[in-house]
Amino acid sequence: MHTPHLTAQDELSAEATSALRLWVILARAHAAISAHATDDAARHGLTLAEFGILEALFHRGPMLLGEVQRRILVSSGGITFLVDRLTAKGLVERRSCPSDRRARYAALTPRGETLVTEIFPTHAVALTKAMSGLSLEQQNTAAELIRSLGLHAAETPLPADSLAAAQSA
Amino acid sequence: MHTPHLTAQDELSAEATSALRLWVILARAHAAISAHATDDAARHGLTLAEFGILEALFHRGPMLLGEVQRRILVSSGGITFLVDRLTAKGLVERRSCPSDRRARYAALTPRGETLVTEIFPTHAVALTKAMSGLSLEQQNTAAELIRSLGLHAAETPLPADSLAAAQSA
DNA sequence: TGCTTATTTCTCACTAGTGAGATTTAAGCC
DNA sequence: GGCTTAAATCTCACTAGTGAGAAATAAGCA
Repeated sequence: MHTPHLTAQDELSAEATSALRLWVILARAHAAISAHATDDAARHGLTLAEFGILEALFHRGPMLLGEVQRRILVSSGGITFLVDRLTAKGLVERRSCPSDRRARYAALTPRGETLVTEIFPTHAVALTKAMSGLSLEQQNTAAELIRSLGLHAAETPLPADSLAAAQSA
Repeated sequence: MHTPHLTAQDELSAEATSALRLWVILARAHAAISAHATDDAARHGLTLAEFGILEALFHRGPMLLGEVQRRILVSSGGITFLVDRLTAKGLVERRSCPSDRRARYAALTPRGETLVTEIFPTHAVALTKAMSGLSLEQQNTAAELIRSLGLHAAETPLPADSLAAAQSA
């Protein structure tokens, strides 16, 4: 009553098989590493997104909201919301931009700066442990490959977008 | 009034620098690839999680909810919710397990099976394109490295958990 | 048998965001 | 100057989940 399922992979090209396999592996690895980073951020009452903002502001100084948004990969509504929340926590403040009155900077408050200096080393250790499945050399090889992969995917337009673009042309 | 920010990386070990760098690259690549997969699933009215369930059931046949949960990496509440939603869409059904009355199977309905056969090839193409920044050989190297990375991270206990475990001991 | 602990799913209150569109300002062009 | 288009942020209704704990069953053991 139940025919054995074709794996469907049987009929796929080698390219597709490899791509699907890599996608699963990438997603799992990301989830596993992300769990470590999330866990470490949570112990200081922060989301990963919040932590990313603090870290970015710490390393680069005040940034426009849009810059932060692109850097930590959230939506436009998301960055407003997150900066609001960090402001409520007293870690970040908004500053107006003299040369463009639409734009606003996000900047660490002294308290925010103190917090980052306190928790950043721990965070680095947590990630170092999480990544220690690979040697430094392997990490370097992996980083280069994954970077190429990501850059290409980021540059490749999404089908839905190119569809919309084609219709508006 | 504004001292140049130490990058803080300056004071970190080579291991930490490498780990942080790899984390950023991994997160970005995952986001970029994920956008392609999400976009493709969305064109059929499905979330990535829903798509993952359908795909798993298609390739492996009926599975216990818990198995599916571990496979697509959602919470226990999440799998119940997702299977509910797929059931409401008429794509999946629950079946009771004769040998364990707590457990339930999720299984594709005929309509679900039809849908997967229709959309799976497109999905494979979308991912193949998204991954085409690397040659097949590079994909293979990357897959092995990322798999080691992920397995190690998944096996390494989260500090919060090991803290809890130490307290209960 | 009765007790204890594990496992499996489900419930439900909650949260971290998303995304479409509104608002304000900027910039280029006639 | 006035017009059009684009960029930067914000608003708000909404969604896809999470996670702690409940309920039901299973499994091992004294």
